[in-house]
Amino acid sequence: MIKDYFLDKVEDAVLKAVQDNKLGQMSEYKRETLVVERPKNPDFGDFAVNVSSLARSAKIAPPAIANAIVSEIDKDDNEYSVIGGFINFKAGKNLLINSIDEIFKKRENYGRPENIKKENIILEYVSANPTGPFHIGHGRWAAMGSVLANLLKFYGHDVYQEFYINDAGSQIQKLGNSLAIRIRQELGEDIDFPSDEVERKNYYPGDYLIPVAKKFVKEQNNILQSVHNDVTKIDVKTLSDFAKNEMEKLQKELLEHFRVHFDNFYSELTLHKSGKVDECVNKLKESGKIYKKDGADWFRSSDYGDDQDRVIKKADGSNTYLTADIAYHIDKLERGFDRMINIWGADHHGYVARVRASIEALGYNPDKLEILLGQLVNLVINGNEVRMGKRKNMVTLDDLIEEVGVDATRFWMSMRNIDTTLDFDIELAKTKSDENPVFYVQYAHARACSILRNAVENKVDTETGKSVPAPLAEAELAELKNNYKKEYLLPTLDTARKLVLKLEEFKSMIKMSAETRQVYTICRYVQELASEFHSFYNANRVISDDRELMKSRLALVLSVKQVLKNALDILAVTAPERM
RNA sequence: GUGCUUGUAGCUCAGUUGGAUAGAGCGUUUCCCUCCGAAGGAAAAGGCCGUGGGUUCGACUCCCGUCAAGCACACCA
Repeated sequence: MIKDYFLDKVEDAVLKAVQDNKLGQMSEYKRETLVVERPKNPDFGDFAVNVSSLARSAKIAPPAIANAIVSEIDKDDNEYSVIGGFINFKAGKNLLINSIDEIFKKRENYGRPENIKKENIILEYVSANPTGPFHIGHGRWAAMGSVLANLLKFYGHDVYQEFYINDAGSQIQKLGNSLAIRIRQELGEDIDFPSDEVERKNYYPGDYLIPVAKKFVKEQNNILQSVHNDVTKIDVKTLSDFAKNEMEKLQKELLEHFRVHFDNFYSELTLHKSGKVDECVNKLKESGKIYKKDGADWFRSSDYGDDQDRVIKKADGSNTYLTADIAYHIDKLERGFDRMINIWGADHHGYVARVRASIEALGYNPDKLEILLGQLVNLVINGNEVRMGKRKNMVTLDDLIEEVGVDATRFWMSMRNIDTTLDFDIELAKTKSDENPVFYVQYAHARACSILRNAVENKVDTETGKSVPAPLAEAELAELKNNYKKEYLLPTLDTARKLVLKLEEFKSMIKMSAETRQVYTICRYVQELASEFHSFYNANRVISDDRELMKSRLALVLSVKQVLKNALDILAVTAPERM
C-alpha cells in the first residue's frame, strides 16, 4: 500500500537520523509511533505524517525534525515536502502505475491482504425465535452479519455462520396455543384471542398463523379426525412443532432470498436434549461459583464484572434462558473456534456481562467472545418515523424486501455505523436517482460496462447509414485486459491521480473494515469510488481517436469495474452490466 | 435510580485511533450534453462539533459534570 510505503520510508529515515544524531536529543524510535493521515488540503499531497509528537524527546522544533527526516529519505520519483511539523507526500508515477498493475494481476482477489493471522471464526447472528416472521430489525442483523462474513472471508479468515434457534421454552407453547385458536377458526368455530390485554400476551395474535392453520387442516386430517375435530384434545406439542417447522421454513426461505447463508442452524432444544445444559450447570457448581437462595441456584457473575448475580436454575428445577446460552457458548468453544463473534440487538446488552462471566468462570478466555451490539432500526415513511412497537405496526422483513428490493435493503441495512440507530427511509430506498446511494453506485458500474461495450461495438451512422467500425477491436480489448502492461496507464496518469488513489485505498479500507468489524465503511467507500469515477468520466473522454490515450483510459475503466465488483460482492449487492 | 448507545450544516451521516482552514450525500442557488448512459458532472451558500469545566503546545476526539433522545435493567425467552 502506498500509505505503508510512505510510512516505512519515513520510519527508516527516522531510525537513520537518530543513528546519525540528527534528531537532537532523540536516542531511540519505536516503529508505529508515527501515524499516516490524509492532508486536510489535497494540494499538500496524498498522505502526511505529523512529526510534532517527536518534538518532546528530540527537544528541537517540529519543522527542523521534519526536514532532518526528509533529508534522509531516498525519494525515488515521489515528492516530499515539509510544512510546519508535517511531512507531506505525493506519490510519483511508479507507485500509481504499480497500484493499477496490482488490480490487473489480482483481479477478484485485489484487496485481500498477503499475510494475516488467520482465525477460525464462528459468527452468530439473527438467531430469532421461530415464532413468527422476521421484522425489519432482524433485517439489519441479517444484512450486516452476512456482509461481515463475506468481508472476513475475503480478508482471509475462516468463517462459520450460525443461527441459534430459540426453539425451547414457554414461547413455543404460546405458539402452539395460538395455532390452536387459528385452527378452530378455520374449522368454523366462532372464537378469537382474548381481548383482555394481559391474557392476550399469552398468544401470538398476528395474522401469520392463519395460513399455517389452513395448511394444518389440509395436511393433518387424520389427527383432526382422531379427536373428532376437537382441537383442544390435540397435544400442544404437536401443534407447536407444526407451527415451529412452518416458521423455520419461512425464515430459511427468506434468508436465502436475502442472500444470507448460514452454515448451520443450531437448535436450543437439541442443546437441552444432549445434556449439555445440565453438564454446564454441574461444571459451574464444581467451580464453586453457585449458591442457593430462595430455592434457586445463583451464579456469582458479579465476581466477573456483572452488576449482579444471576439465576441459573429456577426454584422449580428448570433452567433459565441464560443457562442454555452459557452451554451454547461453551459448546462453540469446544468445537474449536478461535473466536466467537455475535451480533446482538442493543436490547440484549445486559447479557454481555453475564455470558462473558460464565465463560471466564468455566476457565475459558472471555476475550475470544466478541459481541457486536447493534442499535435498532426505525422505519421512515413519508418523512415520519414509525416506531417499531412490539407487535402493532410491525413491518415484516418480507414486506420491506418486496417493496424496495434485495439490493437496496441490503445496502441500506449495512450503510450505517452499528452504534447508531438506523433510519430506514422506504421512499428514498426505492428511488432510482442520485438520492439513493445504491443506485448511484450501481449506475457507476453500469456506466463502466457501457463504455467497455461501446469501445468494441460497430455502429451505424444514423445520417449516412454507413457502418462505422468499432474504435477498438475485441482482441485489442482482450489483450489490454489479459496482458496488461504497466506502460498502458501512462498517458492518462496525470488526469486520473485522484481516481487511482481511490482505487488504491480499497486495500486499506478493507483492512480497517475487517479489523473494526464495521461494514458501513464498504458502503461509504463504494460511494466515494463511484463519485471519483463519475467525475473522471465527465472530465475525460474515454473513447477517442488517440488510441494510446483510449487504451490508457479503458484500463482505468476496467480497474474501476473490477474494484466496484469486488466491493459489491462483499456487500452481496448486484453489479449490473446495464440498468 | 443504574448501565449501554447517540447528540457535528436545514435533513441523513463521516471524521482512520489528540494535529493543518471540521468533511460527504441529499435539499437550496448557478452553470455544463451536436459527442462514451445528464439515472451524471462543476461551483456557491450553509457550522459556537448539545452544553459547562478540566488535561494538553494543541481537543469533535481524552477525563469530570450537565441537558436531551433511544435501549435495557426477571426465578420471560
